[in-house]
Amino acid sequence: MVAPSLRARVRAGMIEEIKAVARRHLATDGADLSLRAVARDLGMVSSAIYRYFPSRDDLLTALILEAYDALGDAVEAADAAADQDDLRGRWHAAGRAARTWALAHPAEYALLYGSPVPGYAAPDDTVAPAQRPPMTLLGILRDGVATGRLAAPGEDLPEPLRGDVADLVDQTGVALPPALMARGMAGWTQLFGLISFELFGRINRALPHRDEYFDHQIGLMADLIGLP
Amino acid sequence: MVAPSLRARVRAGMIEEIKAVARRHLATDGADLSLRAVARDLGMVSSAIYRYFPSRDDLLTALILEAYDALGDAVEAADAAADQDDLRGRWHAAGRAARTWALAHPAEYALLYGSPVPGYAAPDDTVAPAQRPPMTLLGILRDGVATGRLAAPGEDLPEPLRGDVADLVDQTGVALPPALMARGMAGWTQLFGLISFELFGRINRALPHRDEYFDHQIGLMADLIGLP
DNA sequence: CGCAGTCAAGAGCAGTGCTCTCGCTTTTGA
DNA sequence: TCAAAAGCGAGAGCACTGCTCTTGACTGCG
Repeated sequence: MVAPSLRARVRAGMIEEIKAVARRHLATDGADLSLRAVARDLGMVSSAIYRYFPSRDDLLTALILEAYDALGDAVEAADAAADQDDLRGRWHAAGRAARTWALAHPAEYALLYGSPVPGYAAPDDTVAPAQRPPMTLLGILRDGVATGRLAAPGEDLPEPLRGDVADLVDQTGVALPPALMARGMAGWTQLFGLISFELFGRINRALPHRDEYFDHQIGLMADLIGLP
Repeated sequence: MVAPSLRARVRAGMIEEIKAVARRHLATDGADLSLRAVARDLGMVSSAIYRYFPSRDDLLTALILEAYDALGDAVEAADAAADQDDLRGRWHAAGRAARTWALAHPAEYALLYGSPVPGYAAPDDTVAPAQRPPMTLLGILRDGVATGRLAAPGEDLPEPLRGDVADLVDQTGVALPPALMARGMAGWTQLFGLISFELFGRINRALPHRDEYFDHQIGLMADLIGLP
């Protein structure tokens, strides 16, 4: 491992600086990131940015990757910090962490989970980080099944759905009965919906106690899953 | 009632034509609607559009209103066409109708439920049409309670959430026990989340039988609500 | 030391939303 | 009936965008 050259180091620093300014612009001005504005903030001319990012989409992709990782870190850390035997506590902790992160970084959340930008297609690097939050939730269920605290739902899934979900179980590597996997996915879907509704301002005008509402709705899904 | 003048009629027709072309552009090119491109398609110059819509946002608002109404029509019609005593059938019919409409009009769905455009704030005219789909779902629950087919959940909501949801019940006019109201909202949240995940291409790469998956997940929420 | 690679700057292209002015046509009201 | 008013489309222009290409300066390696 050779030490990186000076030039490589200042280049890496420059990339970080561009991303930092871009993230700041994202937070203040919203999702329509202007490359020229970022360049202006850095005292550069817009074409200089292209030395570091081949296009605006590549800058966005870098920001998306970092955002996925930040969200994944938050959710995993919250889950890990909870009492590992308290499945319901872990479920709530993970959900709350996701919501807290989203409320603190609304523009980045919108970048991750909002409507896809027309011309933009997320590269494959993003799928693994994107799966960290749902995988964390499914991990709670996995632990529950493994320790006997969580039982599979009474009925199994009907075909052909059972086969699909069984394949999904194989791909994700989280050993779960298909019917339970489906309920876990419903929980993840609910979490996403709750956060999106709150962030995009749909119903919560009339709900002053948003924390309590969120906790209760997440708790409903814990009931559906059967978390003790 | 006087007959509208010729000029007023061609003006109304022009407005409709602009909206139609804009809707077509939305469907093909995605959410970043270009006023100039719409004008080009109409053989006009871009400034002429401003005779009919004061700004691009106003055009978008008009499209949003129509989209909300189209979705509301679809959901309400599906609910009305079902056997009114079959609560579960109505639930599934309404959910399927929303999904079918969304899959047929992805760009318009993204306009309604995607990330909000930074500078854009939805005017008040949009809130009533926007509430039609969730109100339809809640109406199914209301009918269930009214006819004794649907019972309230065992426990009530804890304060202060109970008061919030009770206020929401009052505002919407759908007489429901707060705890049941919360579950109905969870169902609506799940429906939105399911459609968004499928449309924005998150998990369903691995689920070939999407219809069956959707039906099952919607059915899970019917279970949670307690629909017979 | 010299040269290849890296860098920022500037000009420029095609596109955007939007404003304003200029003629032309239709509608309106005395 | 006829002039004033209002509506309309075209065009020019402004400030902005992402992006490309060229130019000249600088740096660090062989």
